[in-house]
Parts: sequence; C-alpha cells; structure tokens
Amino acid sequence: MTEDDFEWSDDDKVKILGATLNIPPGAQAGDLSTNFLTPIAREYDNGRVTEEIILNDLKKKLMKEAKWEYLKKIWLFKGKQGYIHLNFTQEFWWEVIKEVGKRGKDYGKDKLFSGKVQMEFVSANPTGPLNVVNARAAAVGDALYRAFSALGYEVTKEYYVNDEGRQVELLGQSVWAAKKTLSGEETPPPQDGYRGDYIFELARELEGEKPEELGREAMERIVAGQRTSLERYGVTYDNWFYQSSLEGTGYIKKVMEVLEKEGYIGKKGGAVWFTSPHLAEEDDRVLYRSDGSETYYLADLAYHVYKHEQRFKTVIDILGPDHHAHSARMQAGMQALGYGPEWLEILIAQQVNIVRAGERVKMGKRVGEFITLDELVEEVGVDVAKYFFLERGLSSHLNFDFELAKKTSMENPVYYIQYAHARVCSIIREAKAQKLAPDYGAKIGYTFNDDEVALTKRLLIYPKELLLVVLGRQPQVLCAYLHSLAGMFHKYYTDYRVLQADTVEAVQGRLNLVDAIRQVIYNGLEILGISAPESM
RNA sequence: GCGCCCGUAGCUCAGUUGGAUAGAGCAUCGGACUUCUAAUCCGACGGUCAGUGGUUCAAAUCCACUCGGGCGUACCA
Repeated sequence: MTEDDFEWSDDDKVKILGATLNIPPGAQAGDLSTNFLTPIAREYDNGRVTEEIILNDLKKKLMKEAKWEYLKKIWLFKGKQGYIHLNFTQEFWWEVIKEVGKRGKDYGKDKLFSGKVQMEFVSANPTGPLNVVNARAAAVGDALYRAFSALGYEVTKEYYVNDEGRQVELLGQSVWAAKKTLSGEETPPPQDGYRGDYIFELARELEGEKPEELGREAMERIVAGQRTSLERYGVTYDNWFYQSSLEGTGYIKKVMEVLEKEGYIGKKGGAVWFTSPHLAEEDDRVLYRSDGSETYYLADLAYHVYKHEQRFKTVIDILGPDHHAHSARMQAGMQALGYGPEWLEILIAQQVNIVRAGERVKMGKRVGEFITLDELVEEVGVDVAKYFFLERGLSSHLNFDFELAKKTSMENPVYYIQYAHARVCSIIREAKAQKLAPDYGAKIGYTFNDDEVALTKRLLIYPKELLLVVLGRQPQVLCAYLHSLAGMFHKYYTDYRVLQADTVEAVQGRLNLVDAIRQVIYNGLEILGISAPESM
C-alpha cells in the first residue's frame, strides 16, 4: 500500500483536525491525541493494512497540512486502546496564541457549513406572559442561532404567533369576565378560561366591549409584551409570523390537495382526519373539525410547507414539553407531504420545575400561577438565568431553585467564568499603565511552561467545541468548556505573576497568553448570549 | 395501555453516533490574601453509573426485560 492508495475524505479531515482531537489524560501522554485510528483501522482491517501503515500514512498527511508543520512527533500510545498521540514544537503554541490574537472576535468562526437554516423557538401562545420554559427555549435557541451562524450557516430566527383559534376566544371571554367583575358585577371566568393578575390588568386597560374585540386587543397587547420581555432578555427575532397571515395564501389548500392525492385523508364523525395505513387508528388527527374550522395541526402543516418554500436547508423548531404528541404528528404529516425526515428537526425543551424554599411550584397559565420570564430576570438577572438553562441538556428536566440561584450567586458558575474575564482585563489595564500591551506580532523568546502549554491546548480546541455545539445542538458543551478554561486560568492566576515575570520576554509571552484566554472566553460568552464584563 | 424524556457522588447535573483512570458545582471538613481583583486557589470526603441479562476486543453509552420518576396521549394550542 502506498500513500496514494489512501484517500482522506473531507469528513475524515474534520475528524483529524477537530472533532476527535482530544487533550489526553495522564502524564506520559502526548500533547494532543485522537482515537481516529480505531474506527479507521477497523474499516481497513482486511488483514493486510496494519495500524502502523495507517499511522505512517496519517503522519505524512498531517505533515503536509501547513498548520501542522510544527508537528514534532506522532506515535501510537501503548495502552488498552490504540490512540494516536501528537507532540508539537514550542513554536506551535506561539502560533496558536498568535492565531487567537490575530483573529480576535472571529477566532472559532469558520465557514464549515453553508445553506439557509431557520430556527423557530419560544412561539408561545399569545394568551399570557412568557414563562420559564419559554425562557429556556429562548436561551438555547438564541445560543444555537449564534453558534450556527459562526460556522457558516445563514440562520433566520422566527417566532410563530398562534393568533387564531379557541384560545383567543377564551382569552377574550376571560378578560370580558374580569371587566364585568371590576365593574362590580361578579362574573366567573369561563370554563378553561385564563386566570391571574394579568387578566385583570388587561381588563383595566382595554376598551373593547365584546369578548371578540377584547380577545384581539388582549392578544396584541400580550404579544407586544412578550416581545419586550424577550428583548430585555437579549433575544430578538428576524421575523414574527402570525398564523392568521396564512389565510388566503393557498398553503392550507396545498396541504389538503397533496394529502388527498397521496391517500392520507379520511372522514369520521363529520370531521376531516389525517390518517394513514401505516399509522394506528389512535394516531389519526383532525384537520377540519366537524363545524368546518381548521385545527392548529392543519395550520402548522401549512406553515411548514410555507417554510419549505423559503428554501431552508434545515428547519429547527424548539417546542415546549406539551408538544410531544404534536412533534410526532408533525413529522408524520411532513413525511406524508413528501419532505424528508431530516428537513424538519424538532427539539423538545423539557419542563422546568421552579423550586422555592425546597418546594416545587405548580404552574400553569390556566391555573393562574406561574413564574414569568420577567420575574426570573428580575430575581436572578439575565446572565444567570441564561446560564442555568444553557448548562443543561435541553432534553432533561430541570430544577430551577430560585433561592439557590440567588443565595449562591456569588459562587455561581456564570460569575466564575465572567470573573476570569474580568481578571484578565484587570491585568491588561495594569499592563497598560506600565506601557505594556499584548503584541501578537512580537517575536517571543520565551518558552511556555507546562501550565501555559496546557492553557494553550485548551484554546486550540475551542473551534472543535463550537463544532460539537452545532453538530449536537447542545450549548452545554460550550458552558462546560468555558467553565473548565476559567478554572485553569484562575489557577494560573494564583500560581504565576504575569507582569512580574522574570524577563521582559516572559512578560510579553504571558501577556499574549492571558489576552488570548480573555478573547476565547469573550467569544464563547458571546455565543451563549452572556455578557463579558471587564471588571466586577 | 401506548408514546416521549429521565434515573450517574448527600443535592443539582455534565459525560451517551461504544474507546484512555466516570467529571463539575453545591454541601461538609481542613488550609492559602504584604502580591496583576480571595466572586479565587489548594487539600480531604464522597460512586454496585437504578437492576438483571445480552451484543463487543471494549458498555454509563447499544439491545431486551424489570423497577422508579416526569410529561404527553383533545374535533385546545
């Protein structure tokens, strides 16, 4: 086998250069390592290609990459498994720091992907203020939006407003009843109506007289309020799409035509159903009610047909925990309409339990008791709220302990990360007073010690972490990364003096290093939508 | 009943397209400020990865079953 027999695909390159490049544990390890060998070895394991041959080939390839000219040694770690270890020359670490410094806010950004992607998230019903699950979806959706953008996707953020249907009627009736009550004529809210102080506030402010008018007015007021809450939370949208705007567009008609043609339409009890021979009967779903009105399901299918015509490569919807069934139905419907399963991706933001004084707060708009996004921000602040949501996987249930979030706020992970940033800024400020500054063009005649190399490695893998966030739709990877980087920096800060290093060159080298750390923390926090204060 | 999510340290959770010695924070206990910010650092304590079986050179990760928790299962949205 010669070198030319072995072709590396782009995917393989991504793996080599990023996805599976790790910082190995243990003292005898190389600078970086990859388990890339194992899957490839198995793939080519026909008895003739040995690990050594692949290793040699990999070495040649890596040496050719300009960035890897500093590769000093590539070897097979003799452990339980065959990991490839890489060692680098000292110059390599300076190059990494230089790369971070020169690219600045763009470090980590890369045109790895292309195409239009839409992210729809929060899309709460216009019947009340935003709650904590909405806050969770907003934090994650917005962070994913930035991560996707950073890696080359052209991303659009959209908010879907369900401004039609029974809920708006109910809302109108609820406000109407509250208005009556306020005028001295005690009137209970309708069955399944909305309760809570905000209904009475609306009743005081709105002028409509009939329930229908009040419903429309209340909805507009509430949507405006949701938008303001989100802005205060640092989340804005490219587009607010109203369900009512689908009227007269023909998308609903189109959905019905295609479904009819493909044999997915059935009639039962005067209603029109989505049905399929592949589905169990209980999975059938109403499209038109027996009174002839359209369901939310039909409207949502039409809405997604509309999305598809906007030529999005991928559409990602982040929905609340009450949408499990709806999610499955949407996927079934979209496939019936002829769209591939990978086109629409539905992520479920699992429920958030609010814990106060050790007890779970039961919530629900119709119960009238819930913690709003505004209250959350008011009590713990934007940065803490976002971080609490971002550091956990979207699919796990989350306990949000208010007392804990406030009580331990001084030892909060988000402050820990921000403090690392502020500390570097403090060093830079002090350096400036001494007429010193980071200089990435400078020739560095200083040899990084082990701790400095370890920090540099951590900076080197930042782009890989960003890639993992995008591939797995999981911002928590970035939270863990930043927390670990901040931790390493805090220790470094305690152990070494930057400005009181032994030589001028050491001061310059360290100054460049800490400034690069500052940059990466800044970039990471920016992706997460969390502020990076210069002093605390 | 069926579907989805989950079960990892005392608590809250990372780690799951199979890969190196399972990690953090909080809590508890003991140390470190004459120093570029102690919102920090160091150390100690803490694990049958819910259980059983299976697949594999290799399982917290995949499969099956069991147990436990949450959510969903509308001609609401």
